[in-house]
Amino acid sequence: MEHRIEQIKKQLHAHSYKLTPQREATVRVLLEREEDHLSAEDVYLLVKEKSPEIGLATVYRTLELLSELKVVDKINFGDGVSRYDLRKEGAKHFHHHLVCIECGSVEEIVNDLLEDVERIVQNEWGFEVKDHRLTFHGICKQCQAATVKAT
Amino acid sequence: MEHRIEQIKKQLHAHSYKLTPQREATVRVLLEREEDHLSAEDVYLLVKEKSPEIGLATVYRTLELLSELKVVDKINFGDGVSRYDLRKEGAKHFHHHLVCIECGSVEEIVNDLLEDVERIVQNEWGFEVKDHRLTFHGICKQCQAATVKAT
DNA sequence: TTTTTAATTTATAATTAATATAATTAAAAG
DNA sequence: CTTTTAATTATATTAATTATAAATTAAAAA
Ligand SMILES: [Zn+2]
Ligand SMILES: [Zn+2]
Ligand SMILES: [Zn+2]
Ligand SMILES: [Zn+2]
Repeated sequence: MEHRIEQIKKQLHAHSYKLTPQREATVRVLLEREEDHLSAEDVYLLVKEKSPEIGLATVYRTLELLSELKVVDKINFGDGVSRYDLRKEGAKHFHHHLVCIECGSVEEIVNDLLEDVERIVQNEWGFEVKDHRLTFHGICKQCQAATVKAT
Repeated sequence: MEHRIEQIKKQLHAHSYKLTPQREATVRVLLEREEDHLSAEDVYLLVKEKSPEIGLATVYRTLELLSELKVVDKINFGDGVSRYDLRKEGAKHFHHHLVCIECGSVEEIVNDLLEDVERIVQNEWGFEVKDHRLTFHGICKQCQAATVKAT
């Protein structure tokens, strides 16, 4: 935890941004809830618990800043809100997601499954891939089991 | 064109929805601009040219309905708006996108490049894939050429 | 064809997410 | 310590989307 904060602090400084207490509080929330996919509002409410004086606009600006630094990735699962997802330590690419259309759960796939596909896109379409977004929509394990039981 | 409208009419009736003139006008715009990625507002303005009496809310509702019927796919490229993309005739899955981070262009890949990946997701994660969203972010051919020339 | 009915549209109003503004505060530099 | 710059707050505003209620209409039934 402290180690990653230190690391993010360095990244901020490298771009001559400061690690203010508000920014640190925001990063801590993201680290604590690494598995989740929080909206700006969600983050705001969680940060407020520990730093009640923070403003919503600051959280928005901080998340925007962290996106710019590739510390978080901004993603949209089709409900109206943007969600902010901490990039896994050292990952070059954004991880993938499995969204269940029954229960709404979101599972993560950390393995990069797109290396072959990216090679094809590069070679056959001449497109230089820098990053990707891959989300599967379907039925999660739990909901599959529930369906079988119900029949 | 007429053929696809007829087809969509049948799909609507199958769910006991009507094909109103407003809906037909909306579908025609989507068919005419099949390659584009229009926002609801974009669609509204284009429909208005031919049917000036239509309301924005109707366009929103129609697009929502067409999404539900899988005639269009709703997608978000990270700017604040949802875009509506006509599904290719007969396609089981949503096609892929190449978004250029330099010029903002959006190219389409109609081939399904994810069959192997979906097999892996199914077998190793036990997730039953129904659909997917795949977008690559990178540098398009034109911008690559421009960069080389500039150096 | 006329009637009937449920679906749909219109013309608002209301929500909600996100961004902009200006005054204030905190931090860094000299 | 004083000056300068960056960041935050509190508020207002914008922009996308959704909700509401009254009026209209497509399509099924008579
Ligand atoms: Zn994630
Ligand atoms: Zn599920
Ligand atoms: Zn380009
Ligand atoms: Zn497309």
